[in-house]
Amino acid sequence: MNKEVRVRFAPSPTGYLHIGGARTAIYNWLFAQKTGGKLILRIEDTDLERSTEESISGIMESLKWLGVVWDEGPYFQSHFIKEHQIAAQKLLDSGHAYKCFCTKEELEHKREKARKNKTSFKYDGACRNLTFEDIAKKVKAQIPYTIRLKVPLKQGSVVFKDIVYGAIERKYEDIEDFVIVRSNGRPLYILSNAVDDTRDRISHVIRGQDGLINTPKQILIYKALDSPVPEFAHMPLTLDSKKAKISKRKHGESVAVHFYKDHGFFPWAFVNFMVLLGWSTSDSRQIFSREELIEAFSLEGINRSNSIFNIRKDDPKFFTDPKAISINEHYLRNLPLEKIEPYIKEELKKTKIWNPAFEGEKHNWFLDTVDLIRSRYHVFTDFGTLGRAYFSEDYPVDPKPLKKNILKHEELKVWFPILADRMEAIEVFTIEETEKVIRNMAEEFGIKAGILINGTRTAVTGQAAGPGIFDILIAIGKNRAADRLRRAVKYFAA
RNA sequence: GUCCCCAUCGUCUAGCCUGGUCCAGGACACCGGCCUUUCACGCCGGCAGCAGGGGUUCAAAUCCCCUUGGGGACGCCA
Repeated sequence: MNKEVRVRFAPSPTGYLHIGGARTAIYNWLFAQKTGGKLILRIEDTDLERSTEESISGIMESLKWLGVVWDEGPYFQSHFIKEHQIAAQKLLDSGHAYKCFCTKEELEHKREKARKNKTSFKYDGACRNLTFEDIAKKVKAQIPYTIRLKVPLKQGSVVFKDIVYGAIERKYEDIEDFVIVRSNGRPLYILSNAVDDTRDRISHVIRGQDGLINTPKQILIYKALDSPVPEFAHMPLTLDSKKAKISKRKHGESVAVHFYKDHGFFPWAFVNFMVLLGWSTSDSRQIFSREELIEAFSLEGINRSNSIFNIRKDDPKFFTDPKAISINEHYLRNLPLEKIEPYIKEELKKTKIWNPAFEGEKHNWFLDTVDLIRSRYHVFTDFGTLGRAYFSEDYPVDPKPLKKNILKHEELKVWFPILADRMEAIEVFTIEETEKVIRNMAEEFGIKAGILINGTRTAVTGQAAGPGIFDILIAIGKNRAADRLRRAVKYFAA
């Protein structure tokens, strides 16, 4: 029982990696990490019409971004079709399978009839008992045939113990003789998958709950092939806020892993969020480091009910599940600066306001500034938008605070240049000194300091809110701040 | 229609296996307060849930049954 743990993630490359697939990959990876086992990446590309090269590289890129590293592969299922066919032949030879000459049309007709009568359709086994002569005759006549597995006719059931769902039982009589090889000779997923898992010596199959219903069929294949049956762990599905299965077609980009990369998520924060969708520890811990998560993870902690991924659209702050955002915020605020620095750098490069000096002579300033503003941001992209004024001279001014904090007070037209002069006159530009200047000026002119403070904030950062004004002034610097104050006068002209 | 699975705050969940410590705990979101001449962080507080009905039991969120609701699967897709 203490055999080597080998798990696999086996996506079909028909699009980008979406959160359902990502979660499956993460659980497999965690289990491998936890047990010292191996994770195998297998691309199930037997559906040649829908599989694309682009999708394969996209999936691998997303996995890498998440930090899900695999130990073997990628293997390609399409390379092993011969092997699957040999397995089918073996099943035929051993009497576990038979050739079925029923045509698609015949079957569709029977299915249609069943639908009309509101009864369930199950293949009736028409070809199961053909005589040798019949079969030989039909084969000779080149009538195409599929290969079906013989499901035991006797009373009884397939029973297995799912690590998550417990004992699962399915009666033989509820399982039809299912097709394992198409009439064009191409094996079906249900066969290929079992054969591949055997070859890859997979010890645990960890997959979505939608695979649960197939499991009894696959166990029948394993047994007929005399192969060891792996352990199974099915995990609940992730549904959308309308409780529908998440799909690329319906939800588009917002369920794609790369969407979160593009929207400024810290990859580990996203992993942390996703792992909590259907799994938890008994102390309901929320935040895990990589090491803590691997230590805490267990398949038994996976729960059995589906969870909802709360996608919100058209909400500027919560453009996705609020919990995902909040976990990202947590990391954004609490991680050591050098951990998040590369992500911010990438973001500033993307928005074309990156300056190599930020990691050179201005490095300390850069880190201090990031530290100053990060507590009010949600994702890395905010540094290139909301934080633009700190890193670039070219920044937008929000019209609302412009009106409220600047234009409303006509006298600022006069006061800004005076304040600019006084700022420049400060020898040692510190929080204490800037504060002194602003407060003294307010007193001298008989105005509320708030007017000067809020006006200055908007003039210097373009925004209504932000850090304390004196912190801002230090971060922006004496000359830049003075320049911006003088330039702000032009808002009154328009 | 048939089969399989599931059911605790709006959402993610703890508790359920091994009934009593649960007038149900945490997190997110939301609301209020403190801090702050802005906003956020932080801190403090609040709102909100055992789907319904039967049973078993001295005692049920926990065990059993039914109903309802939800999901999945019923392909020569993966």
